[in-house]
Amino acid sequence: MDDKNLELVHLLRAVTVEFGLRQAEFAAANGMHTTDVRALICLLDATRAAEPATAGLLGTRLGLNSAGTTAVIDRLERLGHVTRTRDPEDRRRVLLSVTPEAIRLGQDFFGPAIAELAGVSESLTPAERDAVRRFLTTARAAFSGA
Amino acid sequence: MDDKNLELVHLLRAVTVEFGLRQAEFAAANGMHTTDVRALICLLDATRAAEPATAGLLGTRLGLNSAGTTAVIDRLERLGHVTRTRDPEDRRRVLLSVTPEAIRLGQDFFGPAIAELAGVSESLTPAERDAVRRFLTTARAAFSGA
DNA sequence: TGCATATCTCTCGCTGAGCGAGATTATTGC
DNA sequence: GCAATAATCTCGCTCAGCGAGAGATATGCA
Repeated sequence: MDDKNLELVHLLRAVTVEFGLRQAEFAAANGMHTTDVRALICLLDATRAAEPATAGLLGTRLGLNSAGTTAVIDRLERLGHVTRTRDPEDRRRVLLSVTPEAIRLGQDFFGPAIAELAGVSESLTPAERDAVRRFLTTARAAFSGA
Repeated sequence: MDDKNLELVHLLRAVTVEFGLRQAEFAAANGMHTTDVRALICLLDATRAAEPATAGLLGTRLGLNSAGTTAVIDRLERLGHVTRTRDPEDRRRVLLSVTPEAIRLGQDFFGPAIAELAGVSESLTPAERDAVRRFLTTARAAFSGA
């Protein structure tokens, strides 16, 4: 094997690099830091997965300690991108939600790229789509946890 | 379309998130910062592409200004992960090269994940592999430049 | 019930990554 | 040669994120 099979690996890594740069660009364009953008993505993911979007979860996902987590949330709240609510079920916890404005901001910026990708996805046969899914799922697993 | 075609997009984003975390983990495990790891990756990419790995190029790729770039290189040099050489062709420039030790470090850490991915790649039919390539190439293009 | 312990978030002070400005050294064109 | 340009480095500063620990709520056990 080797170069033949490493091609896709390198391609994937190139994608992550580009995506990271674009994320940084989006951050800068909106007076944020990359961590803040990653935080918003995290919160949206949690919401989509119907997980409670708490401060603690956010910190864990971002690899920040509690002080840093508080700072991120402070910044996002100050910019009006998230709101804090005390969890009525467990009043130690703080629930976070992304504001509609922040969501629109993200859509405006990443919308075109996402549409393009959705387009390619649509053009794939079910078998091809499954191959992509297999590749990406393996990648996610290979890079997660241990 | 929608959810059907956004599935792969979300999956791709999840991969980039995991990869980012893993990168941070690698960095922490070796007394580095994520920027330093990104710098090493950049330098290896440049070498593979037979581009001159100069300090300036590195800074541009990482989105750092000259001061920050110097700092990154200082850190990496102090750790013995890169070496500086004055370009004999243009003595204003500094050529950077990643040391074998740093390369081994990376292989030890990312090798298993890469092997796993190469394995999936190998298991794909040429048509499937082409589909993955198409998807990733589009992604890279969609997230690059403007 | 009432106290000890665990859990979640926040505050404070500090370190250091990355920025802006400008100095330094090397190259190139006139 | 001498100005203009290019590549890198130095200095001082700001602020993201860390460690330590405080405050508030929840839970287990006597």
